[in-house]
Amino acid sequence: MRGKISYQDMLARLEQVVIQNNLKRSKQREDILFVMYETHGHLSPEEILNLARELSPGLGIATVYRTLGLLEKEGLLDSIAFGGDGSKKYELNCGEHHDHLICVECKKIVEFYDDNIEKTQEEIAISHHFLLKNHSMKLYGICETCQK
Amino acid sequence: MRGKISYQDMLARLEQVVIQNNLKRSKQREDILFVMYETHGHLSPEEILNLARELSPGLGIATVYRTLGLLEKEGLLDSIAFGGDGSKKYELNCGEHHDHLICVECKKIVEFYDDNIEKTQEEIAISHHFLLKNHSMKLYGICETCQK
DNA sequence: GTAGTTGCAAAGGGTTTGCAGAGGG
DNA sequence: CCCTCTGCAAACCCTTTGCAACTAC
Repeated sequence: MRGKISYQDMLARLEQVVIQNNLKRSKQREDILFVMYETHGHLSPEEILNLARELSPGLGIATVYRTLGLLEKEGLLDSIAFGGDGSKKYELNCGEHHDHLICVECKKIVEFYDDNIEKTQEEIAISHHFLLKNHSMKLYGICETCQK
Repeated sequence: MRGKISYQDMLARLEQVVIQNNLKRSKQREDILFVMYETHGHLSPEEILNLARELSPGLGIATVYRTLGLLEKEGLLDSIAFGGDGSKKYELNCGEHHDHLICVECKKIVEFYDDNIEKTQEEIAISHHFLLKNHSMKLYGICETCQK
């Protein structure tokens, strides 16, 4: 989900990552980040490759995977694993947590946030003596359009 | 999770599947189901292979995948997909839904059920005009043992 | 210049499929 | 007997890795 954050802010976050890790700011990294910013997320590595190739012709899939791994580790992106096939999709992390509703017919993904669920999760973790790090919640169903 | 259901009941469900689909009741299928019943679930296909080979020496991994696919489709088993690697684990479906807490250190899986979360999920689906079919919720954290 | 970065191609891990022989009903 | 099931091996898909050329700084 792209929130209020601007592309300039995302570039600044990339700059931070680059500086803090002694990395370099390559066109490929910027272009992949741009694709993630421009589209409203939920893209597979291959979709990202195809979109980013419009900006960086000749871009390789290995670079996409390496960049997605870096940006996820550094918190600029989030990945969502899907049920069956084990493949992942990526979306921009703009600082606001949310969960996903997924249409099993058309594969559309809708984001939502629910305070009640967030609180309850924390309580469940505590009652099982777990130190909660992360969570993922996916609701699978049929969207309004596909019900017709 | 193995609930109140008996192995005899599971065998009867297998019998149903076999009859309704014009299949045959092989030793391999029974042995795989037995492994899923005996262990308290959350096994990878390879773990299932190793355990089932004690009963059916020479069992092949392809048969394990085929059987797991069949038993999941017919509702005797559930699969849980894990975050990163895209691999799946299987557990017995004894009719009671539950969600999972996963320790990111030792990979232990703890099951829980929360009525509040179940209800809230239904409300969220309705408010987005989704017809809810299924859901998956995973809480990742560090378990009591690994916190020490 | 000297790292870090890239694209390619090969390797990897998990899963699926084609096939000939074995085995239920 | 017929049709399904099995084990093997090859094929597959997605992802990762090794490497020489390349690029940012």
